Amino acid sequence: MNFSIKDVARTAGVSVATVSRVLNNSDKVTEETRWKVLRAVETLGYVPNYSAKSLRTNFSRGIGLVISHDVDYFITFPYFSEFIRGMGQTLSGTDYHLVMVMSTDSRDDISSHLRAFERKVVGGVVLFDVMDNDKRIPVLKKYKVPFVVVGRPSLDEDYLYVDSDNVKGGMIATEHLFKIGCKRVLFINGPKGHSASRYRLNGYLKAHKKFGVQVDKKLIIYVKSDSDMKNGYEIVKSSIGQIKFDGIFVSGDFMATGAIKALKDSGIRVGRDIPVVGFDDVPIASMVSPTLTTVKQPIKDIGKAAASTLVDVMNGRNATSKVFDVSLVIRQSTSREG
Amino acid sequence: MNFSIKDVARTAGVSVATVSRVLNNSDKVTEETRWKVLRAVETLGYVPNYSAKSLRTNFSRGIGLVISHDVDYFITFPYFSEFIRGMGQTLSGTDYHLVMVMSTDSRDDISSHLRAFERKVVGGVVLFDVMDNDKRIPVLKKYKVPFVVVGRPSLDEDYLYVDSDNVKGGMIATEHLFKIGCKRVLFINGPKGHSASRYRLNGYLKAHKKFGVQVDKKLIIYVKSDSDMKNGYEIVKSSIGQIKFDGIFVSGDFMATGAIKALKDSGIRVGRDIPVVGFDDVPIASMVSPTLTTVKQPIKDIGKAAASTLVDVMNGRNATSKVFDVSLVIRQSTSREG
DNA sequence: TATTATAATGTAATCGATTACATAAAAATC
DNA sequence: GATTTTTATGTAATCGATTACATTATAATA
Repeated sequence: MNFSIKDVARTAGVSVATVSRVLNNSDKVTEETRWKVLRAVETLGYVPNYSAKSLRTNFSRGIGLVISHDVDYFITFPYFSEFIRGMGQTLSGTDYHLVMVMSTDSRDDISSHLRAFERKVVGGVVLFDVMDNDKRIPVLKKYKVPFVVVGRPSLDEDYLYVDSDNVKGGMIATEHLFKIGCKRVLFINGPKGHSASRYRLNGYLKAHKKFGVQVDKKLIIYVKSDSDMKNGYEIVKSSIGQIKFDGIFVSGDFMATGAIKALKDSGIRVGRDIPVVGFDDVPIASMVSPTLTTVKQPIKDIGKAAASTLVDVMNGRNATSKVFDVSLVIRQSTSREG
Repeated sequence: MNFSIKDVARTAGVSVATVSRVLNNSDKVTEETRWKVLRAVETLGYVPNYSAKSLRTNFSRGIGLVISHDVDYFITFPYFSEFIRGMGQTLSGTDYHLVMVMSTDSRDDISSHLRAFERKVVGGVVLFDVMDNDKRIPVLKKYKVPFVVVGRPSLDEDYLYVDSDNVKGGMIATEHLFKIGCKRVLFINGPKGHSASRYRLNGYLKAHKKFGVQVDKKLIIYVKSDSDMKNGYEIVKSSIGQIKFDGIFVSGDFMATGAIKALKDSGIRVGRDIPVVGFDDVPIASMVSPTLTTVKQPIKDIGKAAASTLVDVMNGRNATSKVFDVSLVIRQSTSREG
C-alpha cells in the first residue's frame, strides 16, 4: 500500500501542513506534534512521493550524467565505474539519485541534457568527457542548468570543475623517464582536443624544459578515436623503426598494455630497453607483466567531488572548483633490470 | 523559459485536454487541431514535465539499478560498464531513463529498491549481482515492484531473468582444457552462493562426465570476496606445490590475469606447462601476454534485454526470460607452443 | 427537416506534495 | 485582566500533467 501525506495527517491527527513541516523540519513544531507525526510515518511506513515534491518545488533531485552513444572510451574503462562509485558514495544516504541520461546524439550535442533538465528528470548535470572549448558549456549557462565539469576544457574557466592535476601527471611521468636515462620519450596522448590531453602535454613539455631536453614534435602522437585501446599496440608497432625513441609515456593504462605487447612482440625488453609509463593506475596495472609504472589519479574522489559540488550548486550554496593531486606509482615497466 | 501544457493550449487556441490528447496520441483529434498543437509545441519548445506526468499517472519511467556499497566486483569490472551501455542503447531515444540507486546497506538489503520505487523515482528495478535464493526477490514480488533479474538465483525461476549460458560457459572452458590434454583442471570459481558460480560449476562437472574424468573436489576453489581480483594471483601461488593441477579455469579475466602472473612468477610457462582459460573476454584479454583464451559473454546484449524486458513488464506486456549464448575465444594462454 | 448517433473538444477534478495566508493558542507586556 | 506579540497549527491554492464527464459540432438516419 502506498500512503500519502494525507494518510499521515489523519493518523497523527494533524493537518497535512504540519506533517510537511515536520518532514522538512522547517518552521516551529511542538515536540509533541513532531513525535505524533513521526510515529504515524513510522506506523504507516510512509515514503514521500518525489514526483509530487519535485512538481511543487520545481526542484529535481536527479543528478544527471549524460552518456553519449558514440563514446566508448570512458565508459568501457575502469575510470567510468570508479567515477560512478565515487558519485554513489557521496549520494548514498542522501535524497539525491544518479540519473544516466542516454544521448541519442553525438558527444557535443546538448539536447539530451536540456531535455532531461526540462522534464525535471534531473536538477543538474555532470559534464563528462569534455573537449577543449566544449560547446555545451555556454548552452548550459544560457539555460541556467546547474552543472559541474569533469576536466577543464577552456582557459577562462568560468564554470565549476573537478579535475586531476594532469599537468603534474604528464610532468612526473616524463621526468621519471628522463631520470632513468631516457632522452627521447614517445608520448602517446589521448585524442586531440580532449581536455586532459592538453594538460598532459603541458606537463610533458614542462619536463623537457626542466631537464633541458629538446622537444621533438614527431614524438608526440595523438590517438584518433578514444574508443580503440588497441591503438597503443598499433602506434608503437608502426613507430618502431620509423621514429627513434628510448622511452614511452602512454596516456592510459590499457593503451600502455597494448604498447608493451607491441614492444614484446618486436623482441624489445620493456624496462631495460624501453621503459613505459602509463596513466590511471587501473586495478590490472599491478597484475600484468611487467607490472606497470603509472600515474595514479584519485578517480573516486573526483566522482565524489563532482557529486557534492553539483549538489551545492543546485542548492545555491557556493562551491569551488577542485584539482586533485596525482602521484607516480613505480613498478617494473620502468625498471632497468626488467 | 519553461512552458507548461497551458501555454501550449493558449498558443494553439485549444484546451489543455486536447493538447494532452495530441501529445499522447490518444482519442481522436482532427488533423487540423493536431497540427495547431504540434506547431505550438514546436514554437514554444515545450517539454513535458515528467514529475507532473508521473504524479498524475502514478507511473515512473525510471529504470532502477541498485548498486550496493559493499560490492566492488561488478562495478569495477568492465562487465558493469558494458552492461550499462547495453541498457543505455535500449533506453536511448525512449522516454525512460536509467537511475542508479545507491544503497547504503549491504547487498541483500531490499530497502533501497523499495524506497526508490515508493518515492516514484523508479518504476521498476533491475536486480544485479544476485545470490542463490536471493531474499530480495520475494520482497519485490510482495510489494509488486516490476523487476528483472540478471542471473538465475533460484531453481523455481518464478520471475523474469536474463542470463548468459553459464553452464555452457563452464563446460566449453573445461572441455577445451581436456581436449588439449589436461587431466586435472584447477577451477577458481566466483564466490560461493553467487548465481553464476553454481551454473559454471555445473558446466565444469558436466565436462568431466563427458570426458570421463574423475572430479577432485580439492581442485574447486571459491574466491571468498568478489572484490579482490588479486585472488587469482594468491590462490594460484598458494596452490602450487599443494595441489597437483595441469590446467586452470578462472571465472573472470582479471583474476585470470593474476593467475597467469602467479604461474610466470613461479617459472611455469603458461600454455605449454599450464594452460589457462578465463571468463568474460574483457577488452584487455587480447592485450596481455600471453593473450587470454576466454569465454565470451554478450554482456551488452544482456543489458539491452534487461532494459527492454523491464519496460515490457512495467507496461503490462508479457515478456519472456532470455538466456544468451556464450562462446570460447581461443588465444595464446591455451597454446601448447607458448 | 427533425432526430439520433457519433466524433471532437472543453471543463474541472485529481494526483501528493509545499507554502502563503488565516486563525487559534500561548506568552509577554502593560 | 486586557492588549499585544509570538508561536503553533490549519485552510486552501498551487505546481503540470491526465482523464472522467459534459458539451458542442458534425454526420447519419428517419
